[in-house]
Amino acid sequence: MKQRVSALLREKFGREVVLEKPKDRSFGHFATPIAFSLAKELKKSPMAISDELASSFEQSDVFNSVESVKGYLNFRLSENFLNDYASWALQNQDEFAKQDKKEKILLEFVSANPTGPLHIGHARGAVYGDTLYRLAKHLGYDITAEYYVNDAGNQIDLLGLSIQLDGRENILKESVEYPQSYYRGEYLTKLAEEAVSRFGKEILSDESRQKELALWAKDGVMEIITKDLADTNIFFDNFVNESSLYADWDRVMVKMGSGIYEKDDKIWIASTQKGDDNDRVVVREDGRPTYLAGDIVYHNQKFEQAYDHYINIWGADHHGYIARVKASVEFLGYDGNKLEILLSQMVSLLKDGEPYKMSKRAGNVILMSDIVEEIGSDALRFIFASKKSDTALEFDLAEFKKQDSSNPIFYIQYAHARIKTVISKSSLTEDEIMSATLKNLDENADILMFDALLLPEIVEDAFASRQIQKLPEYLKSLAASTHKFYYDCRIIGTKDEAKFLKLLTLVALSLRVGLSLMGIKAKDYMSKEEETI
RNA sequence: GCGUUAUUAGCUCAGCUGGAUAGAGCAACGGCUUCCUAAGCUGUAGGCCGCAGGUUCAAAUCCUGCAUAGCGCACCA
Repeated sequence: MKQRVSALLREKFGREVVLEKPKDRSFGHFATPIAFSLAKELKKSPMAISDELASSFEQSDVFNSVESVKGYLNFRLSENFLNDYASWALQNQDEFAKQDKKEKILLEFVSANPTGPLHIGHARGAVYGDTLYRLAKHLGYDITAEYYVNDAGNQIDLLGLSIQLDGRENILKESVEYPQSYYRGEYLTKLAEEAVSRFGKEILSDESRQKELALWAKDGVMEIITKDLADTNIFFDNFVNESSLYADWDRVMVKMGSGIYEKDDKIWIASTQKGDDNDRVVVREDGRPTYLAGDIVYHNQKFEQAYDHYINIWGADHHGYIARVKASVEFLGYDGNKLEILLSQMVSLLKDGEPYKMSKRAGNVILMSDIVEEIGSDALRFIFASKKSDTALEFDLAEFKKQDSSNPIFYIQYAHARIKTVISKSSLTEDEIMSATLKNLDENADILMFDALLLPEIVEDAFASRQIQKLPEYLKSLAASTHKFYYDCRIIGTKDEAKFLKLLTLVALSLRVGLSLMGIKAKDYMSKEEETI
C-alpha cells in the first residue's frame, strides 16, 4: 500500500519522497513534507509549493483527495483503492503480507553450550532469532536457522567432571569437594543416574572416563535444550557440531594465507591488520586450538555454502569478539560485510517489584523453562520481541500474569477473540459477509481498516531494520483500535452488519498473521479463569 | 585508558531513514454497563526527551564534547 503510493509519487516528482503516517489521523492516510525540501531550490515558500502541488494532482483511482496544509501534502486514499486492497488481502488469508524475496540467508542463533538447560539470557536471543526467521520466511527469503554446538573444549571436560561430582554426592552419597568451577543443577543428577544405568557406577569415579561421559552426556543436554526451545515454538534447520569441524583445520589454515603466522610456538591470526585491537592466538603451545579456531573453521564452512547473507545473533557480552571473526572471514577471502552480527542484551527479571530469585535447584541461574512455566511461552516471546534486543531490559513477571489490558499479549488475544465471537454470533453466512463492500465507513472504521492493511509494510520494515519490536507495537495499536471500534459501534443487528463483520475479519487476519510471525497462536475464545479465593 | 550500548512521565519502555501538539502500559484521581466477553472504553494530572555546543527552514531523532550507567577489552566459551 505504502509502496504503491510511494511509487506514484516517485514517478510524479522524479525523486524519492519521504512518506509518513500523520499522527493526527484527520490529516489523511499519508503525508509528505516535500514542499519544505523544495522550498530552497524553488525559492518559494513551502505553503505556496504545497498548494501548487496539491492542485496538480488530478482525479485518480488511488487518491480520494490531496490537500495542502501548512506546507504538508496530505493524501487520503480512495475508497475503491482501500476496498480492493482489503478484498485482495482477505483472498490471500495467511499469505497476506507475504513477499517473494529470493536472497539466501544463514541465520545462526542461540548456540548455547551443550552443558546445561537454557537460561533467561539465551531465551532473549532465541526469541529474537526465531522472530527474524519467521519474518524472513514470510517475506520469501530462503533462510536457514542454524545452531552451533560447542561440543569441544574445556566446557565439555567440565561437563564430565560436573556429572561425576554430582553423581558421587547425590547417588553414591559420598562427600565431595567441589573445585572452583563446575556446573550445577538438577539436570546433572538425572544425567548421572542415566549414566550409571548405562555404564555402571564406576563411571562416576573414574577420572579417565570423564571425556567419554561428557561426550555421551552432551546429547542428553542437547535434548533438554531443544525441548526448551520447542516449548517456545523455536526450531532449527541445522545443528553444526564444533567437534566435527577440526578435521578441516589444516586446509582452512592454508586458506587463511598471510592472515596466519607462528610465534612463541603458538599460531596467531593477524587480526590487527583488519582493525582488531590485538592479534589472537588460535592454537596454543600444546597444540590445542582456541575457541576462535573453531569459529574460523565454522565460518569458512558457512561461506563455502555461498549464502547471500549471514546473520549471527550473539549475547552482547561477546561484542568484543566481532572484530576477530570478521577479520577471519576476510582472511579467508570473503566479504566481511556479508556477515552481520546482531547482539542481544542482558535481561533482569523482577517479580512483584523484587529481583527474581535465582533457584539453587537450577544452579543459580534463571531457567528459561521456569519462566515459560510461570507466564507461558506466548508472554515470554512477546516480552522479548517487544523491546529492542540490543538494549538492556528489566521486566516484572507479575505484569504478564494478569488477565487484563495491562498485559499486552492478553489485550491482543482478547481483541482477536472478540472478533471471532461476534462473527460466530452473527446469523450471516460467510458469503454474505464477504460480498459486502468496505465503503462509506465512518472515521473509526476507516482508521481500523487502514491499520489492518498496514501489516505488510510493518513486516517488511521489522525485518529489514532487524527491529522486531515494530511488530508487537503494531499489534498493540491494532488491538486498541479494535477494542475502541467494538465499544463505539454496535454490530449485530445493524444495517451495516455484513460490512462491519468483513472489516473485523480483515482485522482478525492481520492480528492472526502478525501473532503467528511472533510464534504465537491467535485465540478464538478467551476462557475466563476462575478466581482463586 | 580504549571500544560499545544506553540516558524520554514516579516506574517499565516505544518513538530515532530529521517534519505538524513527544506516545503506551503501570502507578494516582475521575467517568461510562437494560445491548455482541466491562477481561472493555474514556477523562484529568504527570516531560528543559541527561547536560552543553553545532548543522538545518525544522532536532528527542544527525554531528562534537561532557556527565552517569551497563557490557566488553583472555591462550574462557
